[in-house]
Formats: sequence, C-alpha cells, structure tokens
Amino acid sequence: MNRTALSPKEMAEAIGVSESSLKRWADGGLIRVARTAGGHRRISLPEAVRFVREQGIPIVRPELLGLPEVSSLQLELQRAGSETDRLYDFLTTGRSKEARGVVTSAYLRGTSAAQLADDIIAPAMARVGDLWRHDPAGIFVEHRATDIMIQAVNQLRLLIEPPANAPEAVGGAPAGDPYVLPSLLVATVLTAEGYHAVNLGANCPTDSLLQAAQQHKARLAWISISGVTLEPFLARDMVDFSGKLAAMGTRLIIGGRTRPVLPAGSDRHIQTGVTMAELAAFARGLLAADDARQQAS
Amino acid sequence: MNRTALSPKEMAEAIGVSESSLKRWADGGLIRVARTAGGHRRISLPEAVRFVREQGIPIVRPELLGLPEVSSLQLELQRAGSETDRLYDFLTTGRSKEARGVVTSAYLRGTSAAQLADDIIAPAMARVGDLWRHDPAGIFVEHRATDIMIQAVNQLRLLIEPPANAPEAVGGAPAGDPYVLPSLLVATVLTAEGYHAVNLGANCPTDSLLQAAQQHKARLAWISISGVTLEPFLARDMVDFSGKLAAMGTRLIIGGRTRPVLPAGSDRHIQTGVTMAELAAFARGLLAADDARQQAS
DNA sequence: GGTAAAATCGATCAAATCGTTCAATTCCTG
DNA sequence: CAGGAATTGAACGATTTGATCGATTTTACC
Repeated sequence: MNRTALSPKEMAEAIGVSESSLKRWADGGLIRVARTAGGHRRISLPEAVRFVREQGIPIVRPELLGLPEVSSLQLELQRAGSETDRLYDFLTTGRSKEARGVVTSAYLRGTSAAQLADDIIAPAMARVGDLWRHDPAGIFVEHRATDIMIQAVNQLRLLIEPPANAPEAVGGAPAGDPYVLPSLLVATVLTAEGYHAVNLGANCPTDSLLQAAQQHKARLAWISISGVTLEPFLARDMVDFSGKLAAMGTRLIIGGRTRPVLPAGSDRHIQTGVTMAELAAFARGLLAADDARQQAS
Repeated sequence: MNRTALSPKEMAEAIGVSESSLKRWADGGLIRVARTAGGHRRISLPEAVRFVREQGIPIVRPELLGLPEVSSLQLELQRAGSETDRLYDFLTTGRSKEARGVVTSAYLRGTSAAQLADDIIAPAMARVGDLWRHDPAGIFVEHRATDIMIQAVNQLRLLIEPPANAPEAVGGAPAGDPYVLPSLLVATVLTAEGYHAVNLGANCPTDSLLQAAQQHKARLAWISISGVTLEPFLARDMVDFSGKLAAMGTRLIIGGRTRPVLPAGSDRHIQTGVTMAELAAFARGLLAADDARQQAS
C-alpha cells in the first residue's frame, strides 16, 4: 500500500542493507530524515527515491516502498527485448500494473524523467498510435494504452518532490489540441528538474496560459503541441504571446512532434524543442543562470 | 470544517502518528492541551501549528488542520458540503497536494468512491466550471483544477485493488466528447465495486468500445456523456449498440449530467443513470445476480 | 429530554527504534 | 602482501511507538 513515511528499518530492508548503515547515512546527511517528537527517524518516499537513484542502489523489495508494481514486474523474468518493447507489450495487452512497473523501475534505476519520456514512453506510444492503421481493434487499444500511460506518469509524478523554493512553471496543450499525455510528461520532467510545475492540461487557450503564468509568477511556460499543427498565423501569435510573457520574466518553450517553424529572427524569447531532453536542458539552463545571477549579487 | 480545536485523533492523523503517541506527548507537556469538563483533550489550532513547527514534523494531511488562510472562523462542524468547499478552495487556488488530501482522506475515512464523486468532487468541479462566466481568469483556473482533479482521482484509483477474479468492465466517453475526468471517475467507482475497469478515456468511438468489450469479455460497459448531447439518432445507435453487447453478455450503462432519453421500451438491456451512486448500485446488482447464479449451479 | 453510536479516556504491553559500542569486512596504499 | 583507514552489520539496554482493553464522555438524532 501507499506509505507516506518510512522507518529506517523499512527502507533498509527495501534496499537490502542493514538498519545500522541506514541510520549512519541519515546521521551523515546523505538521507534527509524528519524526526518524531520522540526522536525516531522518518523518511519520506520522494526522499527515499532520490537517494536510491543518486546512489544507484538496487531495490530488493519494492513493495516496502509502496511500489508493488515494481516487484510484480521482477517476476516477469528478464524477457527479451528493450524496455520500450516490454512497455509496448504491456500497454497493448492492457496490463496496467506491469506498465507502471516499467516506468517506475526505470526511474528508480536512474533513468532521468526526460530519457524515460524520449526513449521509452514516446516510442512505445508511437507504436501504439500506429496500430489502428493495421488492426481494427487499434482504436480501443490506443485509448486503453493512453489511460494506462497517464496513470503511470501520474504515479511517477508523486515520487518526485521539487525543492521548497522551486520556481514555478506553467503550461499545457494549445486550444484545439485534445492530448493530455504530452503536457503531463512535460510537467513531470520539469518537476524532476526542480520546478514546481502547474499543468493546465489539454485544449488550453493561450489567454488562460498567460493568466496562469501571471498568477503563479512563472519563470517558465510551456506549450505542448500534439494534435494540431502550428500554422504560420498561429506561429505569429506565439511570438506575440512570448513577448507578453517575457515582459513579466517568463520564458516560453514550445515543443511537439515536429519542431515548430517560427518567423525568422523571432527566437529571442522563444525556445523550441522536439525532445524532452531539450526541454530539460533548457529548464536546467534557466535555473543555472538564475543561480549565477543570485550569487553575483 | 475549520475547527477551533482538534481532538488527539485528528491531530494524530494530520501528522501521521498514532493517537497513543499524541496523547503521551500531551501528557508529557510537549503539547499544551485543554480539557473538556469530562476530561477529553482539546488542542487549539495555534498550539498544533506551534508544535509541528518546533518539532519539524512533516504534516501528512494538512486539510485536517484546517488552513489558516481559510481564516473564516466557521464554527460549522463537518457537514457534507464543507468538504466540497475545501476541495473547491484547493482546486481554484492550485493547491494540488491539499486537494489530493481531501479526496484520499475522505476515501480512507470510509466515504465510498461513488459518494466521493457525487457529493464532493462533482459539486466542486461544477462550481469550478461556473467560474469562467464571471471571472476572466476562469478558464485557466478550470484547466488547472481539472488537472489536479485527474491527479487526485488517479491516485485514489491506485489505492483500490479489485479482487483477482474480478469481472471486467469497459467504457469511456463517446466520440466527440473530450472530457477525461467523468470516465475516469466511472472507472474508479467500478474498481471500488469489485470490477477490473478498463478506461478507454475521452472521444472513444462505439466501435472501439465494442471491440474492447469483446476482447475483455466485459460483464459491463459504460458510456460517460459530458460534452455532447445524446441526439435521438445517437440514442437509436445506442439501443443497437447495447443489443450487440447484450448478445455477448455485456450489459451497458449510460450516464451523464442529464439522463439520456431513449426510445420507449428499449430499456431492457440498457441502463441509464445520472449519479455514480446509481452506477455503483447497478454494478453491485449485476455482481450479486452473478454470484447467486453461480451458487445455484 | 432521552437514547444509541461514536469518540476518548487512562492504562498496559509487545514491538520498534534510539544511540552507542565493537568486531568483521572491505578498501586503499605503500 | 602488510597494515591502516573506512565501511558495514550485529548487539546492547534504554526509550519510544502503536495497538488494545473496558470504562467514560461526547455527539448525533429523534
């Protein structure tokens, strides 16, 4: 079941080390622990996840971390094929638990959220999307797979905790674009990069996005384009839009399957990308620049 | 429910410790408690806040402490509506963590998934949906709220596990209907009722639904209508559709904001409902009938 | 006002965790 | 390979925690 906090013993058993070592690591500051009034250590799940990822520690008993789907996945003895193949297999056969396991365990093993999206999830979903061309049952399988994927990414999102003073990021899919998953992935990637991501989801007018950015004093805004093409007139809208955002200190990044073509010379305040890795890199760069500026002052 | 005073049980749940520990801390002077005439402990909200701050104890379920900025010293004890009010507040102000807390804690306290949907989530989302009429920022708030709600329901869904041999249920929103949340709620309610629910999400053609029902040998199929109205010709489609489903042992239930009007005399294999409670009742009835038949044989 | 259900009381007890010490193991370096 | 440093895991008594109990108080409802 879903734990809110772990005791040293639980986490020690989960990763297969002694309780003593875990306590020593906690006392040495390697693991951030809260304390009960009586002095007992309590470890939050996102903190445990952060630690095992950074240290590259294999998880022996995932169910102790509240992640039973990871353990059930281990029962599927190393099947042949890449992670994408396995994910595709689980998605098309409706095995949601195993699909969640693929995503979660890949992240726990150290795969970055962006890599996960680019190299595992996107290819699998692309293959799922091709199904309906050949298979009459493709549409239902695609719908089911999408739902499963949304579940999996939402679960992943809960395992990541941005720092307390994280800058805000706001975004969504443009008006007329009904796809939920891509924007959800962006929100997850940005959370992993240390932002507090506010996802406005599918079909979100730019006006609404602008207001959200204002209210949240967002450092970064994203638009995730999947279901519509960025028409030239829309591209001009975007340039105008990004100008308004820039005026209040918010940088805009636009992404999608294909790199949007913007009017020449308009790439001053507007960034485009087709992969989550690009998005993550840009977001990281923005943070680094802000940090440098703060240190200088 | 903004309480002026907390019971030991409430505060214990809020910070994720046992009631015993809290009472011991109170008796040891760590927490200043008032006593009722009968000797029960009462902890003031400021005292609770002071304690968790001093001890650095993470607050697991902040909604139980009532939020300071809600400020209004409403003495009203927990009514059915108060939870909706809090949820609405969290949804409109973008506090996703707290919103998830309302949903999860309500479920953990014993509220059924159907009740949660009908009495807490639906009213809150309806109020959110009214926002755009009066507030220019309404659209963005609505999008943000929807995303938060989807997260919360997905999290709830992960907390519920159907029995191993659960019958399958398949459904989604009809073609042209872009709303994700209602069908997700149906899937969650059915999971809580003991079904293995396969959600095909928004904008799902009936053909795909039929194929999914076939492949899964579904006992139950649902169509959740939100964004489109059930036109008469579509209604006739539905009767035809439900006939095909019935032929393979799948019962159909159609739901939405308004009760769909079906051609007279067609209600043999088709069920309609406007509340999740109706849906849950029908699903339960189906299960009970099956069980009785199995026992008889 | 009266009654039944729910919550809380105070107390007890087993299990978990505390901080510390120490021996065994691993790692590093000359 | 020898030997010192660092890491690990086990053990210890003292303390903390969480579950449980029958008795009492509070709350909800009529």
